[in-house]
Order: sequence, then structure tokens, then C-alpha cells
Amino acid sequence: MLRVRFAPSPTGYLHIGSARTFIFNWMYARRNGGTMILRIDDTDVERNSEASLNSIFEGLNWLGLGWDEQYRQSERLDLHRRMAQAIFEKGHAYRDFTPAQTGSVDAEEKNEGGQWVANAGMRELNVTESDARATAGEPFVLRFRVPRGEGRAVKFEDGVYGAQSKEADDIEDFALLRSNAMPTYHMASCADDADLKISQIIRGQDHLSNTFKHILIFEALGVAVPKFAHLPLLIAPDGAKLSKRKHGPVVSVTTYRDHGFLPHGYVNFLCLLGWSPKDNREQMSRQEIQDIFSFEGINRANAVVNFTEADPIDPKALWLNGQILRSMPIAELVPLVKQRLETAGLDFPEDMGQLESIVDIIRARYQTLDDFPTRGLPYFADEFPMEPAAMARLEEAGARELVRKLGVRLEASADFSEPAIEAELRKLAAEKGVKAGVLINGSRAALTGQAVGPGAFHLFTAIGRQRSIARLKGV
RNA sequence: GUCCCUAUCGUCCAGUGGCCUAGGACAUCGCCCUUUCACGGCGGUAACGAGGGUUCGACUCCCUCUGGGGACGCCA
Repeated sequence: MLRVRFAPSPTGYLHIGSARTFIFNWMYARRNGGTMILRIDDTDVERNSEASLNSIFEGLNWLGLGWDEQYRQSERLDLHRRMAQAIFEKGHAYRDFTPAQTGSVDAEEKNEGGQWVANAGMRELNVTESDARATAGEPFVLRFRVPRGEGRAVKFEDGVYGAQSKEADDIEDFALLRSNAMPTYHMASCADDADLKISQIIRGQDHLSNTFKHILIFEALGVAVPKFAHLPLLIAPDGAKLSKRKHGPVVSVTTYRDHGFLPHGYVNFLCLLGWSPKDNREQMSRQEIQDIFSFEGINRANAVVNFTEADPIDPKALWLNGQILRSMPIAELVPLVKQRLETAGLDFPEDMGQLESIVDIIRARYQTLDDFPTRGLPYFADEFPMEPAAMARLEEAGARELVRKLGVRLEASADFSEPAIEAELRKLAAEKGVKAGVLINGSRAALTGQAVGPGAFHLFTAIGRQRSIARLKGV
């Protein structure tokens, strides 16, 4: 039975890279009829926060993909400790009584003298002394006894990166339990992976070198070693790993949501970052992606998420979202737009058909949900700004006067259908000896305050009889 | 510093020794469509990091270098 997991730590909001890891896990599980597990890795009591836990769920729920089982590591500490104890009893771990380092070790200091593998003397401590000091209450950290000096290599086959190998001598004696008896990430993660029968671990490439340690743990535990697949990292335009401190809120999933992205627009975009269907397809439904998702399509090099300080959204993501926005069933789009309008405190037609036709007319030139309450303001409110370019349209060739006149005529006419309006407009233009364009552009300016937009005749019906006439006469 | 990963247009991908005069998409520039704009259509600019091999033939395979990323915590 195929089982995969996504294991975020609640130490910040849902990161764009984490979201992609979640999506790839999800696609892989769904593609292969497996089980998707959400596991909250909250063993770092110091850094965990309820707020970030909420924001992770918020982000995940917005993606709308869901999961099958859910766990919290903090509720499974006994299991972690039991497994650590088992490793210790088998002789694969030892107590290290070296006092914890105080303060944060800065990078330069840490790198002095090359790689650290173990604290002197502790690995060799005999059982009697170790037991005595532990019984006396001296604090210790439990470390894995990495097989050393045996010329042993740890190997595995990565689903994305292929054959991987590392000399055990190059792996340090990593910690399993802290001196406060809390499991470390390595211990908790492996214990849970074993207990939850995770069969395939899909995670970021930043864990590639941890994998050798994890294999050591699985082996010491005497359980089946899961398969691994590591994903290339998402990096910033400056080449650095995406971080909140350096790159700000762009790394958060909520940034895209708040900019009016469709959940699937975001999912689609993220899937294209580091994965390819190999046939040049870009816009794909969830089902399409799910049907062909495989590790073969995953690239090995890191991918840059394109953004600038001024514009936090990747242009390709924006384009993709626009494509989806204008091609999705209108009935699915309207509720999302409605919600957006409500949030903005705007009015919209009660009549579903009317609302649908407005949305359908304007969505061709919009890219996000956010465009409806902003650029689409004139369609949902009577107060809207008159853009300078629109104003210019009204100033030329007596347009303003003609537009008013058109308003009067339309008011007098019972027929407010598009053909009738067009006929009326052209007739008026002919009478006054001006080009129809003057009236068409003038009307658009009067109706929306914008110099650009949908075809003018669609506009009248979208805005509605009452409003249109009032706006024409009021210029 | 040690170890691991990686390298095609500005960006995201395609390319698994001859189909490559290197393809698609975004962005960008131009034209068409549109009495506006967007959508759409057509076209342009734009890349195999460097040096060695292997081979009849390298973007593709090997080595070195260089660049980029990651790991090296009682963080995850």
C-alpha cells in the first residue's frame, strides 16, 4: 500500500516551497491510489506557534486538495522515545554528557577545523560509567553511533536524483534525544515514518544529505526503509534560498491567495516549477496533472520563482491564472467573484444571469479575482474614478454633448437591446456628422470612466438600463 | 573547510549521440485583429558556463575547472 506524507513544522506560515512539496506528494498519492498523510512536525517547542499552525491549515485548505489522515508529532512522543530507547539498547546509540553549547554558534566558528563528527570521549564511554552518570541525574543527549572506520557506505536510489551514496565516515554522530528528553527531528520523523508505514518520502532536496542519517535510523530500528524522492528547491531571483527574512511575504502561499489567485491557478503554476509533462502543455486541469504525474518529469536543478520587490507575483503565474480565469466554467467562477465583491463591500445584481453576463464580458481581460472589485469597479458601483484617458475621450469633437444626447434618446426608447442601442447610436452619429467611434469611445468613457474595456454595446446591457442612462446624461 | 546535489534563452521547461540551423511557454519588441483595450493570430530578439577527452559525429557520455544550491545544531 502506497503511503506518502507531508510534514510541515508550525514555525512560520506555509512556504511556497512547502506548498509545492505538498502538491507533489498529493499528485503522486492520487496518481498511484495511495494515501496522503498530513503530519505536523511540532517537536521544536521553542519555535512552534499556534498562529503558524493556523496559517498552515489556512494555506492548505485554500489549495483545496485535502488529505486522508492527520497526525501531530507532539502527541506521539512516547513512540519516539520508545524507538530511541530501542536503538540505544541495541548499541546503535550512546549517551553524550557534553554540556549543550550556549548561544547560537556562528557559521565561521562552526566551520573552523573542518567537519565535526562526534564529541571527544563520549562515544567510547563504557556502559558502567555511562549508566552511573545517567542514574546520578547528569543530563545527556542520546547520539546515534554511526558505523565508523569500517569503510561502510550508505546507499539508496533516489526517485529523482538516482543512485546516491555517502561514506559513513562522513556522517556525524547526530542526536536522537535532547537532554530534555525531547526527540530531535531525525528521531521523531523516522519513528513516525516507520510507525505510519510511510512507503515513499517526497521532500525538498535540502533533506538529501539527511537521508543517509535516516536510513541509518531505519536500519537500526530494523524496519523497512522507505523509498525516497527529493525535489529541487525553489529559489529567489538572487539565487538564494527563499526566506521570509530576506525576501518578505512573497514566500507565503497567502500572498498569492490575497492577490486574487484561483487555487488551481497556483497549483498549476507550482507544478510547472521543477516538473514537466514533457509535451509542452502548460495549462492543465488537476485531473490531467494527476493522471500523468511521475518522478521522471521532475527536473534536478533548482527553479527560480520570479518576483521583484515591486511585484511579488511571478508573471507566468499571473498569465496562467488569467488563462484559467477565462476558460473555467462561468458558474464556477461567479461564486468566487461574488465573495470577492462582498469582501470589498460592493453591490452586485441579485439576478444570477445578469451577474454571469457581466463577469463573462469582463473576465477576458482580467487575470486575478482581485481585478473584479478594482478594475471592474464601474460594473458594481456608481462611484468610480474618471481616468484621464477617458476624460480626454469626452473632450474631443463635442463627444460630451453627444453622449448626453444619446442618453436622452435611449431613455425615450423602450428597446434596450444591444442591436437597438447600436442603431440608435449610429443614427445619432450620422445625424450630427461625426464618426460612430466618437460616440462609442465617449460612451465607454461615460459608462465606466475608463478609456479601454469591453465592446461598447455589451457595456450598455452589462451596466443596465437605469445606470447607463444616468451615466450618459450625467457626463 | 568537509560532504552531497546541480549547470540549455532574462525566467520556467523540452532535448537521453546524428532528427538541433536547439523546440515550447512567460516576459520583451513589431505587425494583424479590435473605431478602445484585452483575448487571439503572425513574426523578431534571446541560451547549450569554460577547458580537456571518448566518438565518424557531442547540448547529450567521461574528467577537470568555474558558477549556483544544500547539509554539516540538544532547528526542522
